[in-house]
Amino acid sequence: MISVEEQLKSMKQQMIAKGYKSTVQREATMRVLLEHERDHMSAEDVYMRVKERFPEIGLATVYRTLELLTDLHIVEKMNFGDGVARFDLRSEGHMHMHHHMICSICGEVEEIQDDWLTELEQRVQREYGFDVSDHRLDFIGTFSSCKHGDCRRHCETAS
Amino acid sequence: MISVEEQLKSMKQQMIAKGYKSTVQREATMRVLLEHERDHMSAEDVYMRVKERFPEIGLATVYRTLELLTDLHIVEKMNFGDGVARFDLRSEGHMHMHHHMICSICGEVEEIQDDWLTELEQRVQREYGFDVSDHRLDFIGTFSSCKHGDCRRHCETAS
DNA sequence: TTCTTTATTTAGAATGATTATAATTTAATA
DNA sequence: TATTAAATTATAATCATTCTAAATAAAGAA
Ligand SMILES: [Zn+2]
Ligand SMILES: [Zn+2]
Ligand SMILES: [Zn+2]
Ligand SMILES: [Zn+2]
Repeated sequence: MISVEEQLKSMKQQMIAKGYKSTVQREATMRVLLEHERDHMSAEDVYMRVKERFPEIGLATVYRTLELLTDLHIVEKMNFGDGVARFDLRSEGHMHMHHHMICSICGEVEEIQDDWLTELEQRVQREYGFDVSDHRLDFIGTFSSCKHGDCRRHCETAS
Repeated sequence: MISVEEQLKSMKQQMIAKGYKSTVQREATMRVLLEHERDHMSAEDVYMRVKERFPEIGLATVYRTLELLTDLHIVEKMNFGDGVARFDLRSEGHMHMHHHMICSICGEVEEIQDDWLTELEQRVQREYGFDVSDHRLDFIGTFSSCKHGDCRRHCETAS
């Protein structure tokens, strides 16, 4: 596992390599993303977290930073159907996006970090002549813990 | 292949069975969906098509009808990342949602009607204790035809 | 059929997420 | 340090979607 500081450094390098500037606002935003790696935060969520440590930052800056990180393929802009975009860090060294399990009972989103689709991607290529560069796989259903009333949803990301 | 009229009848029955009323606006909307089964239309797209034949219909009614059909699991509300929800008919008799190939060059969305995920769903159950009721699988990439400048995107759904 | 009840539709206003604008500030480079 | 282009800020604007209140229409009863 690579440390937050190292990941931050790597992100900054990617930014600079593409001709973008490294600013304190961008660093603060990236730090929040790294420290809430599996939280699937909305732009507003990120904004509020960044604001705690950098109160003068504007919402538009957070939006612009998230867009930039999306362009750099550092984060993935996702939509789970609740009207807000959510931002998900792409793990370093992983070619493809991780998978999700979304609980119909509590709404919790949990990740599957393996890539289970290599074979299916070859099949898509063979049968449809479609070259896969990335994928999105979400499972909708219920965790057995949630069915027994023991929901795993945390308050922090609840609306 | 079941005819449009038969599908329409089945949809109306489902509606009435759940205590909703059958109205001309709803019928007109469903007819448009059936006649553009693979077009992944936005609410606005549907609205404009319905309006051609039923000019006095309101946008909010189309939104409400699409929401109702989503609740009835007749259509699926999807989001391909362009800021608008798109509505996709669920094929009758198919338990699970079909898969998509999304072209990075032209944006065209093509469907894979088979269900390739049965095994993976069992694996999710085994390894994570998560009962899958539905799934979403999108492949992002390029059609070989598009790479050779012969794009398959039609004008009708282009923005 | 006519009446009654209740859901639905309509048009327009309101909301909420996201993006654009213009003036000001800052980072990078010389 | 001075220059230049990019980034930030605060605010306004936009766009998709939802809400509201009055008018209308569907379903069932008489
Ligand atoms: Zn749950
Ligand atoms: Zn994730
Ligand atoms: Zn294409
Ligand atoms: Zn589809």
